[in-house]
This record gives sequence, structure tokens and C-alpha cells, in this order.
Amino acid sequence: MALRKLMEEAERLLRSAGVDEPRLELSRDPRYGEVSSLAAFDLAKKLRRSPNEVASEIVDRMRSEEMEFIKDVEAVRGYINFKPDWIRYSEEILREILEKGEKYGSSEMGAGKRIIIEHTSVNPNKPLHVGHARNTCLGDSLARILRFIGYDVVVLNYIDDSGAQMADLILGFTELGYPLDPPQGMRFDEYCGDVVYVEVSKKVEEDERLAEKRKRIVGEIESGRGKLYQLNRRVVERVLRDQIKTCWRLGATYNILNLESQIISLNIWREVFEKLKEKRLVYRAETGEKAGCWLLDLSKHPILSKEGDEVLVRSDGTTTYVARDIAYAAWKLGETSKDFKYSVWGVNPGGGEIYITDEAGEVDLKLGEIDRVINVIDVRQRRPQEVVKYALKLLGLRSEKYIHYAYEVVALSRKDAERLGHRVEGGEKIVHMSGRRGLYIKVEELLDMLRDRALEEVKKRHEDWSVERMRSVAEKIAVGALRYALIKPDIDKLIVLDTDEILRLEGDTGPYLQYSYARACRILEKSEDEPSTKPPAEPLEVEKKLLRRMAILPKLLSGFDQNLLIKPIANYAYKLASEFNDFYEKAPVLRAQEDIKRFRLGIVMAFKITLANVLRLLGIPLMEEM
RNA sequence: GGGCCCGUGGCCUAGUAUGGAUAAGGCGCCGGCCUUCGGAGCCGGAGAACCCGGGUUCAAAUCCCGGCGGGCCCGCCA
Repeated sequence: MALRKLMEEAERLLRSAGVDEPRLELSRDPRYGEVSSLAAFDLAKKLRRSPNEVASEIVDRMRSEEMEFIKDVEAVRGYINFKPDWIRYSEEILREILEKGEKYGSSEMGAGKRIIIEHTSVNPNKPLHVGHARNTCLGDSLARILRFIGYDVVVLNYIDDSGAQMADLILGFTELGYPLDPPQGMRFDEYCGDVVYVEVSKKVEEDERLAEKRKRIVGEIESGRGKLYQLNRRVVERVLRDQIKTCWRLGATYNILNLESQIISLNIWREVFEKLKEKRLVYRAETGEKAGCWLLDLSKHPILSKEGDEVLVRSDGTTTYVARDIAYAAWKLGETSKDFKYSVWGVNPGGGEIYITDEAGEVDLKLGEIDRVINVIDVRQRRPQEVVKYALKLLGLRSEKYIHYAYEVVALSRKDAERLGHRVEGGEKIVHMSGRRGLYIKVEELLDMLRDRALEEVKKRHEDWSVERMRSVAEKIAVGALRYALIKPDIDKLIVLDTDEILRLEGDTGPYLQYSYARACRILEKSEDEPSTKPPAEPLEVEKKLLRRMAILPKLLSGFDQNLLIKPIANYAYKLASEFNDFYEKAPVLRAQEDIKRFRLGIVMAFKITLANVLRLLGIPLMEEM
């Protein structure tokens, strides 16, 4: 690794000058070299002298040392800045990238370790909306990145096929005269979500008798047998097929679909419940408004204790969501004696089978030792997730391995909410999406809007292309735009979706990244010359900037398994593309003289590899032409 | 009432985890760049008391305390 070699050399020099704590970091600005040390600040404090003096003395002591990649060391206002021999350093950077190709930036950090990621997990009664897409894109990116750094990742999608939201649909189909098939041209998930669910839940709110009927339906669905149970299974399956199509369109893939009903019928709860009782972590309330319920004792928890104990088993004997999630969490950590049976549900577009839990299935999947479980769930579930984690801890399970990857939701701008026919109250700036009220923007419709918008641009540029080719490219642009928009902001910041804003394909957007890639492809395609890794002379500033950026990719990814931050990677992609475009303007490749041309071709090729690797991690599709 | 999160030019954001060198971009605005490596691009300009007040430190957008504003969570729902 070129950068690592540079840093190791800087460290060696510092140690030779008597510095014990090198405190090396990447320089903030190219004028300060590549690598800087802050060691003089610490020493200055100890010695009660000025940092600048101390830094200068350290630099003087290093002068006589042997240097390979480092050409110059300077003391500036207390900083010790290392400048590389750019001729050697560039060659080292380019050689590594061209040699490693698709593997550049990857590592074996996670070798032998398995991580479970659960994401998407949308109730199977409606189509995906943009808020769900944030979940899917984050989860899928986590999976891609962790695989790239060597982890064995298993992606789960939890399907809650047995709640009241399903009963609404069944009530609509059996009692309120909704036909089982959608009108011509409408997808089944959209029909269920946009029409049946919204209309039925409104009727249920207005009519107590319907609420009663729905309650009976919930019971029958959960019983695991009967006509309504069978009908529900068919509805779930049809909606799920449509939902997964949308996920595939976003580029996400799955390994296992876990049905809530199977978790119930496997009855892992009973096992966990027994342990909770044995350890006296739960108790049965005898009096008060929660009489007859089994509660989890939260009194020892510093914060949760303030809100009272958690009901796990209701007075009627049924379990709450949190109870089932505790049992399910124990299963994910491999801490239950029973395991699911599976059958093959389908195959991901890029290959790889998807299994679904199925008590009649023939397949056993042993997940074995789990390094970590990452649950991508929005921030509103922080409290219940904390209860689950706390319960695991009380049970003596490895709760520190159970991670709630919390992200903020996607809300509608006032303008878009009004466009959807929602009456916005006076001071409201944002409006939260609501499945029950039918107030949401679907992933499919947003992608279609983006694709149509992109198609206009493609048409302008490629009149000679076939319609299919134009549509295929426009589709990739749409997916790139949406994924980037959902991944770029901090996970703990609310995204206010503004459709006018997101339809913009210029500036800091996914298409900008894709465009930069296509530009690089054009240059390489037009040249017959062999790229070279050797600079004929000191590289230009724009060349150095790009080389520097490419060189830090392995370092950028090296801490990922600890911090799980996707945003810095999206940020990196943008800076990389932006610096390439700067290079593109200022350093002509094909028109340059022979030796310079070959070096620049090397840079362009390395850029193409580096950007492609990063965009793959983010799930942003690549195109040679757009 | 208790808890969690956010607060950076007109708007949207990066930088905050590991405190350090003139606070970095995008949108919008103003002005430039197509005799060709694709203008979905590039360059220049105007525009910021980094919410407020304390504190720690040689050094604070970043850490600590207290406010203010916004969002979320606190159900025998999931």
C-alpha cells in the first residue's frame, strides 16, 4: 500500500529523531504535504517550549536519515509535514491500483467472521415507499462494504405476516367485497396498499363491528390454520413478490426471508420465556392495571426504569412484539436450541438463492458462529430495541453483538404533501409519511419519475440510440440518483424529500458520479497507447490531487467494520469524481505528448477502477456511456 | 414531565467519533469557458458572529455544563 509505506517511513523518521508518539495524520491541505505529525505540540507542552521550535529541532535531527518515498520534511507552525518524492510515490500508487483492479481497496479484515444484517423488513401489505428505500439502501450498502472487507455477510429480511395490518386486507377481501385481483395494470402490492388497506382501515376506525371482526381475523391468522390463514399466506406471498422486485430494482439482494408466523410456530419464545422466569427477570403482575401480564423488570436500567416495566405477555396470554423480538434476537445470536426449516423462494438477479422460513421445508441452514447482528431499523424504535438488547444482557447473552443501526426517517416536503392531496396545517414544514393514510411516495413511482427525467437528457445526447438502450441507461441513472440521495446524508438527520430537488441530475448527485466514470471510459476507449505508471516528470497539481485521493481508499475502508459509517464513502466518491473532472479540464490526455499521455492514461485507468469499486459499494450502477 | 437526536452562507449539506494550520461543497444568484479527450462538465464572484451563553485547553464547529429552536420516543400497537 502506497500510503501505508509513506506513513511507515514518516513514522520511522520521527522515531529516529527521538519521537515516541508520532501522531501522524493525513495533511489537511496539499501545501502541507501528504502526511503531517502533531507530535511537536505534545512535546512542546511537556518541555514548556514553543511547538514551532520543537518541530524545527525534530526536523533537523531527521535530515541525515535515509529516505525512500519521502523527499522533504518541513516544520511549519508546530506541524511536521512530510512531502513525498512524487515520481516514486505516483508510480507506487498506480501500480497497486492497476494490479489489484476490482480488488483495490478490499481487504481480509473480516476473514472468517460472519455478520448478520437485517434490513428492509416492510410489512407485506403495501408497496415500498421512499422511507423504506432509505432502509434498504443503507442495509444493502452495509452488506456490500462489509463483504468487500472480507466479512461473510448474511442478509435477512423480516416479514411481519401476522399483524393487524394483514387482517385489514383479509377483512377487505372477505367481508367488504374487494376482489382479490387488482384492476388492470395495477401491481398487487400497490392495490393492497393504496386501495384496500387505506380504505379498510378507515372503515374499521368508523365501525366498531368491523374492528371486532378484524380482531377475530388476527386470531385466526395467528392460529396457523383455517381458510383465512391460507388466504393470508397467499396475499403475503403475492405482495412479497412485488416488494422484492422493487428491492431488486434498487439493486438490493437477500439471503433469507424470515416470516413472523414461522417465528411464532417455532415457538422459540417459550424457551426464552422459561429462561427469563428461571432467572427471575420477569414477573406476573397480580394487581393494578397490568394485572395478569408478565412484565420484564427494568428497574435496574438507568433510563428505561423511569418508564415502567415492559409487558411481554398480555393478560390474555398472547405475546407482545418486544417479547417475540427478544426471542428472535436470541435466535440471531445463535442462542436458541431450535432452528428454522427453509425452502428456496427465488434467486437474486446476480445469482444466489433466497431462502424463506418454511416449516414444511427441507433445507437446514446453519448460521453458526455470529460475529455481529446489525438490525437496520428506523430511529423511532430506539426504545423497544434498547429493551431487547437489555433483555439479552440480562439473559447473559452477547448483547454487545446486537446492534440497532438506527437511521432517521424520510419525510415529505410541504409542497409534496400538498401535491399528494394532503391538507397541510398552518406552521408545518414537513409531513410524515403514513401508510394507513395513503400518504407516501412510492419507490416505484419516484424511480419512474427519475427515469423519465433522465430519459429526456439521454434523448438529447443520443438521438441514434434505440429506445431500449435509452431506457436501460435512464434506469441506471434513476437508481444511481436515488441511492446516492438516500445514502449521502447523515443517518441521524431527517431527509425531507423534495421531488423537484431530487429530479435534478447535476451537481452533487449520483449521475455526476456516473458521468465522471463514463468520461474516463471515453478517453480509454479512444487511445491505442499502453498506459504507464511512471510519471515522466513531477506531476501537475491536478494529477497529484487525484493520485492522493485514490491512494487513501484502503485507509478510508480500514475502519469501516468499527464505525459502520457509509456517508464518508459517499463523500469520498464525490470528491474523487470532482477531482477527476478538474484533472479532465486541466490535464489533456489524448493531446499530450507520448510519455505524458501514457502516464495520464495510467491515471485515468486507475481512476476508473477506483471509482467503479466505490460505486459498487454504494450500489450505484455503472455505465460506459450515458 | 422524562429520554434520545438534530441546529454550519438565502436553501441543502461536508467537516464533529480520534480538538489543531485561511470552515469545504451543492442548489440558487452574478460573470466567464465548447477550432472537438462528452458542457449531466469546468473557472471566477458575492454570500457564514459554525443557534445562544458559560467552561476545559497552548488550540473548540468539534469536548463539558446550562439555555433556546425543531424532530422523535415514552400503549396489555407493531
